[in-house]
Amino acid sequence: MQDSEHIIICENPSINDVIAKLNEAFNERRTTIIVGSCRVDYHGRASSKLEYGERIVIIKEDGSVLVHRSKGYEPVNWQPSGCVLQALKDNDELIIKATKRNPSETVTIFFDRVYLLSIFKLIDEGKFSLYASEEDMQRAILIEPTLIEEGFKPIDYERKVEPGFIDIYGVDKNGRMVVVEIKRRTANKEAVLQLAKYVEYLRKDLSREVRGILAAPDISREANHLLLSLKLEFRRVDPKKCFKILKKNRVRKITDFFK
Amino acid sequence: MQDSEHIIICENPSINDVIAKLNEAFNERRTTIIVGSCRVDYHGRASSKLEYGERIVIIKEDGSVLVHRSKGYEPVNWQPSGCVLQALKDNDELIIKATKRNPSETVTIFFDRVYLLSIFKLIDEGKFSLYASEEDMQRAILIEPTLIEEGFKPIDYERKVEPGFIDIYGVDKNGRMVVVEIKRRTANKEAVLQLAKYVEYLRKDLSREVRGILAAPDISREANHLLLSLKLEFRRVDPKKCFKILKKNRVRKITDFFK
DNA sequence: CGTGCCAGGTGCCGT
DNA sequence: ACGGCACTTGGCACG
Repeated sequence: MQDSEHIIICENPSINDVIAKLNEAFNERRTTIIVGSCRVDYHGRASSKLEYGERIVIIKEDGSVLVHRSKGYEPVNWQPSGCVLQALKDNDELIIKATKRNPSETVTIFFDRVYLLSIFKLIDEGKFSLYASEEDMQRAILIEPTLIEEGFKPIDYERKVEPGFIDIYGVDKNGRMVVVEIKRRTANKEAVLQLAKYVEYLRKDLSREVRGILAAPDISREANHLLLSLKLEFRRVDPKKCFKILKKNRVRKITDFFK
Repeated sequence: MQDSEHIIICENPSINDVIAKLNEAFNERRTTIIVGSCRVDYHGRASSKLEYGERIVIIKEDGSVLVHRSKGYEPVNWQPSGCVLQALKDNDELIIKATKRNPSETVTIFFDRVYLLSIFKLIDEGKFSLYASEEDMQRAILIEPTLIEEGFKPIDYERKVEPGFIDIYGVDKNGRMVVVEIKRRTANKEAVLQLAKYVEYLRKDLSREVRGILAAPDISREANHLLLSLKLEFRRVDPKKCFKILKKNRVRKITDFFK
């Protein structure tokens, strides 16, 4: 949206003007915001009727439609992505029809007044990540050690050794020592080196084979290269899954309490 | 919003300008739309991070906050109604903090660029009515019990028993107890188990035979299998048909009035 | 595709 | 506050 030509902002536009601009926006898959007085009909899985009032309507570039009132998290009416959009005029009203198949559903918005029309080409490549805290991930792995691998048995966590604290250590199904380093976000080289430090120390200290496993939602290319060269291992651990395990565990405890 | 003084629309406003106007809007409980480039942090039940990108932020008069990307029905980040809002400046960025207690949650939005700021006093008294909901189906069955079967006589609805609320219960033409569980869409296993729970409880409690009928537009194969094995019954009931019955009933009442 | 299951679910209504 | 439950639930993973 660097170019200002990609922004259209009209205060109190005429209905005809809105219709022309909307149809162009639908064609070019722009994101549109309309603020004005409208009523809304919905027919599909259910039916609904919303009387006139001042609302915010958002039409996104994937064809999703949201009608928001002045309160609350949820839209009062909506249409999921992938619907067919149409703007037309009838009785001096602006009518926006959003139609979808399977299930067949229609949302029709009747504007008798538009205060603001704005159309954008939103550029948004930003990555969204949902994660648990490192402690959450650690607890989840202790509850559900198969998150690391089949047969992994944790022995202790936050164990102090000379170079620092080991997140989790235990043994694998073959009785080999395993050190686990947890990162809640994409692991970088620093994380690999941290793991390497512990593994190195334990190998020397115990004079036995020690496996090092980096547990994180992802690992950077460079870090992975380093990891492989150091003969360490990576295990993808999904933070969302960790959440679920913790949550389930909480529930289980509560139900246990009521038994 | 008749008075145009209730509308503020600023294109490419300065950060200072936005902060001043936002804090006033928060005070006066206005509805605000901000379009610009931002990143978002969330901490609470989970945690999330959203990198920079162009988005639409809506802050409603009840304190709910929505961050919408250019695609999809759902906001990428949000805060439910009743949170504390704060707008401040840091490192030439606009920071909006939305904080809530119980559960303690924070959404922080960092804008490095604002394309549009608009503030409204939305007046919206319009009534919203939804038809063909589960409640409509329930009312329709109470008016027209043959929707379940010939000779069915409802006794009570939304009856609280130990495991929860029974949608409708009554007796069949042979005087046997009947429990009805209503679903407005294809019934799944959960619905069957819900019904089973009530039937089980009543059988024990009353020490008499109890029939369980699942009333829904459809039932999944697996759910049907479970239903049969539990010796429960399914009755196809169309939500739309229920709505028509209600409508007819309203009409009948009106015509009765004119007799 | 359907079907099941989860969600930072949300919202509503009850004790 | 907590519980039970519907929702145009939406979304995703999986058979």
